[in-house]
Amino acid sequence: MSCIKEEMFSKACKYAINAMIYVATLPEGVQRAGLKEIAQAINSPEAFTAKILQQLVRDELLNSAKGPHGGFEIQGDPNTITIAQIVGSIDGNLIFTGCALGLEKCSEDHPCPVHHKFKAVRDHLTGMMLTTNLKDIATRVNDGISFLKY
Amino acid sequence: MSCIKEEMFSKACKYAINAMIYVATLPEGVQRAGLKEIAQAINSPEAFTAKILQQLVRDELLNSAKGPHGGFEIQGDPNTITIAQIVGSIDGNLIFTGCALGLEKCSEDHPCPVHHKFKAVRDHLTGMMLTTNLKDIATRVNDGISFLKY
DNA sequence: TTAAATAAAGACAAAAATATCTTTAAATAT
DNA sequence: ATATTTAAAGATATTTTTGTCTTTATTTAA
Ligand code: FES
Ligand code: FES
Repeated sequence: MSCIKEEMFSKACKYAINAMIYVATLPEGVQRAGLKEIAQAINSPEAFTAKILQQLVRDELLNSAKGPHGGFEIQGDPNTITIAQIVGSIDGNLIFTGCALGLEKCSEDHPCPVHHKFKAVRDHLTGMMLTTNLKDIATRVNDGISFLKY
Repeated sequence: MSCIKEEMFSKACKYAINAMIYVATLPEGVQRAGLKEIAQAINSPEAFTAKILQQLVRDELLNSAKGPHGGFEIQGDPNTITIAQIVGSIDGNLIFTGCALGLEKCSEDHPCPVHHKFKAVRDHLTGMMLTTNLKDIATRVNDGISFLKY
């Protein structure tokens, strides 16, 4: 094929996760992060990132404020926000529930040929996303043991 | 967003896996499966499926023959062909090695914020694909315990 | 040797994802 | 009040993926 792709998550979703992490790394309550600052920090296209942030605001994962000193901040407790919520907001929930081979519905009753093998992997992924909270990974970034770009 | 997607594999890849499985379900040596027959069996668009089959032929996972009674057959031993090979042929190997959050390179030295959690899942997926062979899953279809469509 | 059947190849089209640009609305500070 | 700063919204553009159509090449069979 012409394609050299397939990367588990969409770009939009990756930008969303990275953006959320970046905002979560900022000291709480101090000030908001602006679009420009966020896009810079995660190395993403600014205007596209704006669309993604809007979606995260709509889904109440972020708060936003306009005007001088406006920008974005995490809505709620970073300890209780999971990667799963962010992925769900941007890419939807098919990755958690969809059939690997494209059957209309993944089920035990009418399983696709790889269902019995795939389900465990998908559940592993889902579990990982549900149990990974924003606070923990932001801390890792702040501690310099993981990185948002390059 | 406008998108309701994200499904682990591309459509092309799903068609490829399903097509390979279907061809593998046919009694060996008897006769080849034609494009029409394959697309019918896996419920995929014919012309697009043709492109995908061509790629699988190029990558020596299938043999093809033109003319009357032509068509496609598995090249080599279905016991030794893995899902990983099929996915690699169509979607490339980024799903096995790429960074979840889009860093240029996944590495322990410069890990992204979810590397430590994601790597295990990715390795689980990779291991599953490497150890799942075509023969086994085709047998399940032949035994009526799994399904190629709907 | 011709006709029919089939895949291969290439051009084209449509849809979706990604990305940008422009205008509008809201908040702040002067 | 006005100007400035910022996000929101909407229009548009580009790229990639998915899908189709037409032509060509090859094989078989009559
Ligand atoms: S039916 Fe395909 S993964 Fe469950
Ligand atoms: S660096 Fe991101 S998954 Fe390894």
